[in-house]
Amino acid sequence: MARILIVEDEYPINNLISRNLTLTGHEALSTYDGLSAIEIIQSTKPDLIILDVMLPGLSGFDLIKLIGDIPVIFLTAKSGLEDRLKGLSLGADDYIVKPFAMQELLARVSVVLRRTKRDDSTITFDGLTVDMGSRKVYRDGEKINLTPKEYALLEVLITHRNLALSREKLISMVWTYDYEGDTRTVDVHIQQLRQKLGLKDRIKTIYKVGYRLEL
Amino acid sequence: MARILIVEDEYPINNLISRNLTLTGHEALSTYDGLSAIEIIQSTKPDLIILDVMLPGLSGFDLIKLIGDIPVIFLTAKSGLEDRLKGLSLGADDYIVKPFAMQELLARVSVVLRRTKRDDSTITFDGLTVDMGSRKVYRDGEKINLTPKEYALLEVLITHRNLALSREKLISMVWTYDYEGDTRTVDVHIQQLRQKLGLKDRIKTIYKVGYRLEL
DNA sequence: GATTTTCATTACAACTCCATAACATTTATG
DNA sequence: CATAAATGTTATGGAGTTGTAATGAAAATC
Repeated sequence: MARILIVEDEYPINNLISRNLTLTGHEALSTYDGLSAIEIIQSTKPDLIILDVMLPGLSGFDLIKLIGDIPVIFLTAKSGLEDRLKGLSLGADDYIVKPFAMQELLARVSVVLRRTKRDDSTITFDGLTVDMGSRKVYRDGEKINLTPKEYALLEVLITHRNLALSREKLISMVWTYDYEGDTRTVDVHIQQLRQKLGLKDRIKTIYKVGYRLEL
Repeated sequence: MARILIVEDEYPINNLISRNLTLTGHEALSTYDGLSAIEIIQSTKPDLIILDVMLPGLSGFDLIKLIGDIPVIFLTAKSGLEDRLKGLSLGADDYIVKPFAMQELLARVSVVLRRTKRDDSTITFDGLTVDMGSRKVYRDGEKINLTPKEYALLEVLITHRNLALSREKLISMVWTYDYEGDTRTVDVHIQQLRQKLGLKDRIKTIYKVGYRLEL
């Protein structure tokens, strides 16, 4: 779908992002410092760059000045207004503060990419309609109220339909990446979705692994 | 709806305007200096040009003399009366001083476009009438006074009805682009609208996200 | 420059959510 | 078939989010 470069020196975060971008159909490239990023950008011409501000060697703020008109999403622990404004004034298309939910990052990636292509949608199956724009879910025309976690989980399941998703993977996509709770929490939310949406049969349990939405 | 060219050398502002014009259904073209603007104008014949005065190379004041009868909205940090008069005497249709609220720009764009086409509208629901042209709101024929922020927020909600809008998105569309305050401020204005307009049920709260006007 | 209006912020009340616990049921495997 | 492990299901208290009214500062208007 799109070639996306991740410039982030924390390996686990970089890998997590990479894996999720790949899962959503993108081509993910990873690098861990500013200098090597320049080479990769020139040789691969990515469609989008996800850029950490605090980097060894060359900072994200320095790096963005050297980039042409490739869209940039900043990623940083700095939530201060000055940094935010600086990032945006340097031409960033978006600015995400850590810790973030993977789902949010994916959504913002879609938003930025949609400026070039189109992406977003409404999906219907079994008389169930999920409208990603309004964040509304209907069953036979009747609105179903979902909590934020339930909705986010549903969106992930739909995006990765027919794929077996481990509890760990689901947590990494729906929860904030520093979530440290029990994986059993996923189970409870899955039950909630099955019950509220009547998806008892569509959401399969994969014993000792996780869940899969079958469409 | 209309093809609009933005000539503004500050990338974030250019992008912000472009994004908002696109969101309101227009086709936005961007360029960042006066010389390339000439080429684009000749090849694409835009319906409207949003033109920064302070540009590298060729100033906005110079550029407008070379444009045929395409409407122009000047955009500038110069708030002095002389500049204002100069811009308008050169044939500009409007003149906006930075920093401006995106909503104001969008409204002025609509006004200018209406001189050529018929564009924006009056909307009625629940006995409530919102006239985007005169920026007035009536309930059963009786005028309701809204403050500028309240009206701007209402217009954004109406323009993006049935869409989930995060507090951040609402701020970027209603407030001046350098707004630094709390997102909770949005909440207070939403309450104001719900109360003044009797929209308690129509403006839904989306927990942990923002609001949505349902029509 | 005085008065009115607007609006961001604060403080607290009301409400929502959800992680966890506890117990029930199902599944895998010897 | 017995047992242990995994998953289903329901209930709950506290953390976090939103509703609301009041306040004072800034801006607009006269």
